[in-house]
Amino acid sequence: MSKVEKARSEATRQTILAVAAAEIYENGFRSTGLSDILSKTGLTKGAFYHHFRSKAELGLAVAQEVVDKTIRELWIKPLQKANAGVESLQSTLQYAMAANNAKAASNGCPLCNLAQEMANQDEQICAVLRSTIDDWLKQITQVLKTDQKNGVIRSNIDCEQSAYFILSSLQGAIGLAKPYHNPAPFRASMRGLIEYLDGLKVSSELSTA
Amino acid sequence: MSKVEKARSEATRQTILAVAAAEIYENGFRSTGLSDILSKTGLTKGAFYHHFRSKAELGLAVAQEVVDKTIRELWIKPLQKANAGVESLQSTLQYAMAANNAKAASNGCPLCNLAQEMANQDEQICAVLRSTIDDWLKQITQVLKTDQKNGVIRSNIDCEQSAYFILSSLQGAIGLAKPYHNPAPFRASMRGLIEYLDGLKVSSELSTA
DNA sequence: ATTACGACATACTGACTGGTTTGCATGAAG
DNA sequence: CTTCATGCAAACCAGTCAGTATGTCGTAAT
Repeated sequence: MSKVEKARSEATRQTILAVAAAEIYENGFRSTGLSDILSKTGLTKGAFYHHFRSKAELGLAVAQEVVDKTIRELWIKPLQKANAGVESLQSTLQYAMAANNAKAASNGCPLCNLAQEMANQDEQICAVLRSTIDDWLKQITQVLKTDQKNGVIRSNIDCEQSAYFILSSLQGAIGLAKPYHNPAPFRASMRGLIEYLDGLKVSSELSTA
Repeated sequence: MSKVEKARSEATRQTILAVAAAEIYENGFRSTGLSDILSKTGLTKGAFYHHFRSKAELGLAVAQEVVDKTIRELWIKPLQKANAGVESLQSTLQYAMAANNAKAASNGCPLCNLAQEMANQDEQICAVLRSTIDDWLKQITQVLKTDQKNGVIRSNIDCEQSAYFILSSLQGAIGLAKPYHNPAPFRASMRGLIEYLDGLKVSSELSTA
């Protein structure tokens, strides 16, 4: 197989993956038919089953090659800078809050969507999502601990527990807003989360009155 | 139609509703076939379509006659006592956290599940869920405001925003834990939430150091 | 006793699903 | 020039789905 062939083949695979991810993101895995994906790609069943052995395998591929990667790129990496602290976390949240993405308001978080739908249906996908979440949690914990060492946030904070709480709040903010089809509830929750992070800081002890 | 007949008829309707709600709770609306429901009830299609005009109508009925009612009974009503304050909220959360319901760990919150799955699929169900959430939010806001008037929580708290944040955190705690199939992550988040509520109190200003 | 209707059961249909099989074009290898 | 595998298309298949048409049985009113 020549390089050109390999590249073309991989390109169609990526096309399927991208379209599938988008469709699953909008309508869920179960509600997304192969026909939907194929008609949007202009490809056929033959192409699909050449690259994937089943629909389940497609779901797994979307989880690890799209969802996981996206989360790491957009949410985890920004926290991996050496000097990353609570401020970095807050600015990441601010950015997400400001991004007036009307679609995201109604579609929610790709990670949480998949987790929710597949929790009782596909253990492999669950495993992938768990590892994503675990790393996300670890990174948030790391960020908090760094700031704790630097005396930026209070010493009596349980960083790991806080990380769980922060991530839960973020996911909840997205999820709760879904049936509203608008970003207002999401933003209210996010403001609350950002203020919570302010409350972790040592400086907040002076200004809580 | 006699009273006895009416009661029997209503009973089968309730049977269908209950089984459907359980099945939907576990596997989602889309993944739940009528055949699943009917085989578990021992009824037939004839019975089903006598009581419901479509599967969509069943979903709506489950939303308003099971999910909505359950949430109000378990979560909103406990906050409607005259003297309900942050402490009531915390004890409700404590109770939910302590309830070692292994099923809930993997199945999540019925309200959030439906919201997530139907957000882009059924606007009527969304409307029902929105009203449930709205009332829930109002009640939490009310509780916070009461305590704020009584000087229990700090005066600079935006109660409505806090209510959004609290509910988001709760939903997120449940949702995030789903792929783990165990309640540990849920509990960590919940402890974080309860501590956040502690932080709203005036007394916390003295003990944050 | 007859009629009528409500509450289901049974059997069936058409659409759609994921999945398979086969065929065909293309480009690399010998 | 032939051979052969790869990348995909087209047609097909079996199963499942929501939904329907019709039949039946029991109760209740007349």
